Parts: sequence; C-alpha cells; structure tokens
Amino acid sequence: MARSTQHLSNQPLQRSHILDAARSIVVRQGFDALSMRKIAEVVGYSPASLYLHFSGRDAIAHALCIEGYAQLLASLHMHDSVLDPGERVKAMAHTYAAFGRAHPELYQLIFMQNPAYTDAAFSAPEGAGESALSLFTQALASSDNPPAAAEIVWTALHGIVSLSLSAAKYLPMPVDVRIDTMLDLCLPDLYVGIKKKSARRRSSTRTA
Amino acid sequence: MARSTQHLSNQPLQRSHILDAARSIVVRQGFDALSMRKIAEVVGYSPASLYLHFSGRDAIAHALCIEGYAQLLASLHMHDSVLDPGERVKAMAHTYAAFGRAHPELYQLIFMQNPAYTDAAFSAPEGAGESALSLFTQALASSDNPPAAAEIVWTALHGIVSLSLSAAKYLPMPVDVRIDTMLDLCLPDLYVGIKKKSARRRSSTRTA
DNA sequence: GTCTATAATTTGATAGAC
DNA sequence: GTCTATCAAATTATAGAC
Repeated sequence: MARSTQHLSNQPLQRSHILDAARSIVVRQGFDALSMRKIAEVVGYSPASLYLHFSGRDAIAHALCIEGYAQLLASLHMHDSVLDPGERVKAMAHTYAAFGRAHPELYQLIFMQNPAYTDAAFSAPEGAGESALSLFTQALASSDNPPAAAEIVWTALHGIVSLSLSAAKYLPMPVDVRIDTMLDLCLPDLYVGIKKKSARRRSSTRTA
Repeated sequence: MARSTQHLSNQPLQRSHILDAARSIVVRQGFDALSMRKIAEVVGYSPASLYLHFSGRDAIAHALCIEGYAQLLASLHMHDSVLDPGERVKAMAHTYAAFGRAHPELYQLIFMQNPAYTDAAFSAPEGAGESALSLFTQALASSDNPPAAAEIVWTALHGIVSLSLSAAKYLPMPVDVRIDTMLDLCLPDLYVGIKKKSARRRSSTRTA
C-alpha cells in the first residue's frame, strides 16, 4: 500500500542502485564473490528482478568496469589546467595511482581480471575515444613522440600500481617515490627524443 | 589386473600428474574454470582421490603458482653468463616478458589474480630468498642503487607484460620494442645515479 | 590409494502470478 | 516491475567400501 504513489519508473536510477550494490560487494569481498543473489539481497530486490535491468552477472561486471574507468578518467581531468607539461604528467600519474590504491578491487577488475572487462571499459560509448592512454598522450604532446611516450609512461605506471596491489610487501620503496623516480628517469629523455638516443647512450658513464 | 606390479607409490610423481592436469585446464580455460572435478577427469582420478594429495582447490592453485614462478626464475638464470650488465638486464627482461606471453594464464594467476597467490609464489621454500626482484637486483649490482633500480625495472617490465595481456589491442608498439625503449630510457640513468639527477634534469631540452 | 555415493551448498537463470 | 517458486547445474568436500 505504500508503493502505489510512485509511477515514474526511473530505470537509470534503478540500474545505478543495482550497480551500487554490486560495487559494494566487489569492494568488500572481491569480484569472485559477486553473485546475483548477493546483489539482490543488498539492493533489496529479488534475484529475478535484476534480470529486468541487466542481462546477467557479466553485464553487471561490464557496467561496473565502464563506470569505474569513467571515474578514473574524470579524476585525471582534474589536472587539465596545469600548464607545465612535466608537472601535469606527474600530477596525473599520482592521481592515477591514487585511484588504483583507493579502489584496488575495482582497478583489478578493470585491468587485471579479464581482457574482456578491460575491453568493455575501453570501448564504452561515453568516453568517445578517450582513454588513459590518450590522456597521457595529450599531456605529453610536447614531447618528441607523444604516442610512444604515453605508452611507456602509462605502462610503467600500471606496473607500479598493479604490483603495489599484489606484491606490496616485496617492494620497499613507497609508491609515490617509485612513481617520481620512474618519471624523473623517463620524462627528461622523452623530451630529448625516443629513438634518437644511440649517440647519448654510449657516452653515459657505466662505471660502478 | 594390470595394476598389481606397481608398488612404489611415488607420491611426488602423483602430485605432479595432478598439477599437470590442473595446469592444462588453467592454460586452456582460465583459472576460473579450474575445479576439482575437471582436474580429476583430466588426470583420470575420481574427485575424492585428489584430496589425498592436496587439501583442496586452493592448495593446487598455490602449488601451480610456486611451480610456475620457479620456472620463470629458472628461465631468468639463462643469462647468468652474460657479462655486460646492460646486456644481461636486457636479455633477462626479454626472457621475462617471453615467459609471461607464452603462459598468459599462469602469469596472470601468479601476479594478477590474487595477492595471496603472489605471496605463495614468493614464499616458496625452494627459492631460498630468490625472486624476480632479487635477480634483477643482482644484475643491476653495478648500478648506483641496485635495489631501487631493480624495483623500477621489474615494476615497469611487469606493467608492459601485464598490459600486453589485458589491453594488447590498445598498445600499438610491439612488446619487445616497448621493453627496449623503456630500458634505453632507464638503464643509462640508473648507472648515473638515482636521486642525484636534479642537476641534469633542468639542462635537458624541453622544447617541442 | 582409489573408488562410489552422496551431502550440503551455491550458482545463473526462467516461468508465471500479481 | 516485482515477486514467489523453482529448475538445472555445478561446486567443494566427506564417509565408508574395497
């Protein structure tokens, strides 16, 4: 009797309630523990009702990836106004890592769990071609070879974040220090130019 | 009647048969598809018999990690005889990546699936303190700060391998090129010295 | 050491009433 | 749009015979 007043069946709102419940389970118990029944219990629906809004568990996982990835990209945009290219890349890198460490299960779901999920996140229609890689490419636009530089930076950054989630105890250096060290190592040379370093390389001292 | 001759109940041999079966399932269908029943079917036992040799599915996963990680470390030892430090690190990096790409599901299981599995691989009694990180530390012994250098190199390398497994389509550069580029970027400076680069950095040209 | 049989649970998904 | 009821399948793990 308490339900007869509400008729505007806000489907997107219900979808996001379901996703909220799903996310809370993934965050607390890990992706493997995600099941339709648990989601239904948290969101207060019967398991059957979830199928009115999502085709199944996998669709929910996909949506979770898309949503999380969009949030990650949005957080990277925080630094759009930073003018100095080096500072901007650094700021983005730290924000990227902070996201991964604040939402380890989500980061793992998007990037480490299943290539199909990574794909789902990347091919979301919302983003319109925007990706972590493309944002770093933009930030590195003034470097010698922006696409290559972005690939190196993003890849190395992901390695830092990823291993900080799965092998933290074996990496003595704090994450932020590792990021700074990596960037200090890479950035100057990326502006000197990838591919043209053969002359430089031999002249570097290799003595102990 | 065909079974009465064999009495030497080589337990380790049976264990490795079970692990072979488990590995074949992980490799073909992914870790999520690994179940006691499937293992039993492949190895030709009844499901109940597996519990005579392993305490459960998780113990089998652990053993798979330990075994795979040991194989990875063994392959890195291939280059122990390479004298030039830079060449040795490069050779090790390419071998490391080749392992990951040759055994994607195993690499994922060890490093990307579950921190507990990463832990299991790392704390195997066999290794006696040997790790991917320690091997890179040794190879970088003549650098300015071997532990830090190894952390950077291993971390970046893992990023390259890891993303080449989950996001290959979005990374135009071939893996081996990415590795070489990354190492060409890092190695010279690692020998110049981490932490002492403030003088160098500002002198690098940052023009487009 | 291996088997058969089975308990106990959990899962994704659907049919049909309301 | 949501529910109840249920199917069909898969899973881990154990008890007890041989």
